[in-house]
Amino acid sequence: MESQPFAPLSESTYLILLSLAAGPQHGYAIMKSVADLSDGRMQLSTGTLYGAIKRLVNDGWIERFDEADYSGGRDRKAYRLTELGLRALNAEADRLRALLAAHVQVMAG
Amino acid sequence: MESQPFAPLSESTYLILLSLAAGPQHGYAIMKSVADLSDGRMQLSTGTLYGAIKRLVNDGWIERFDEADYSGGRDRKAYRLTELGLRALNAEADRLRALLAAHVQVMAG
DNA sequence: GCTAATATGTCGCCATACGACATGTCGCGC
DNA sequence: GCGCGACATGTCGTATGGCGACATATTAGC
Repeated sequence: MESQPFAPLSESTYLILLSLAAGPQHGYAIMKSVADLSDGRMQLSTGTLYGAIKRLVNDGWIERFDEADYSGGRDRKAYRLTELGLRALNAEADRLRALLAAHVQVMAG
Repeated sequence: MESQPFAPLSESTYLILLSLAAGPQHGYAIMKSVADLSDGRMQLSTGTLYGAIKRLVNDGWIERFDEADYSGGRDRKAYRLTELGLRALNAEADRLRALLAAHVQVMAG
């Protein structure tokens, strides 16, 4: 458990968390959402997706969230962002801003 | 243009390239420069640094650049950014901007 | 009935990050 | 002239993670 600052996130992890920040979703929906959020640049393979989900659940950044009003027979497992996951996501956005600021600074100087 | 010429860079790679964008430097100087650029958040280990340098030279993103006016007996190998490396760095900055824009968009909506 | 899209999951390969280790030089205080 | 910390470069083994390939099942539409 890192009470310390969050480690740099990979693009996949970042986009998955961002996806879920918009609301609970199940795996397949996350895949499409990530492609959408990245303008098609990032196409998650199922290996990456479900591997990441397992890891994120384990780290307590996301959690199972099965909607009460869902009664379809189709196999679907929804997930939502936890408080910890939201903090990680926002910390990551701050890190990206710092990285960009450094870029601007170097290019200007 | 190519759909995706440059893969997402790791923070280490990005900071090393950014370091060299400010001017040619040798390995040890890059280490300190990276720590400086990231406000001390990123402390490269030598394993990461020299592994990355080897890879980046191999990919043609950076190249050896030994200053003519350097005559010290101390072992120093300087590197500088190539055109390709500069393009990769700028592409990465654009990617970061897109990632941040997506964050703002999701958080606003 | 067939096919594509939906949906979840595993397996193995490979690239990368990184701590630990190895080696040597240079400047400075004592 | 000796020790020591900073300078400087490099290798090695391990762990993590991304990803293509494979496996399986359901549902919608033609």
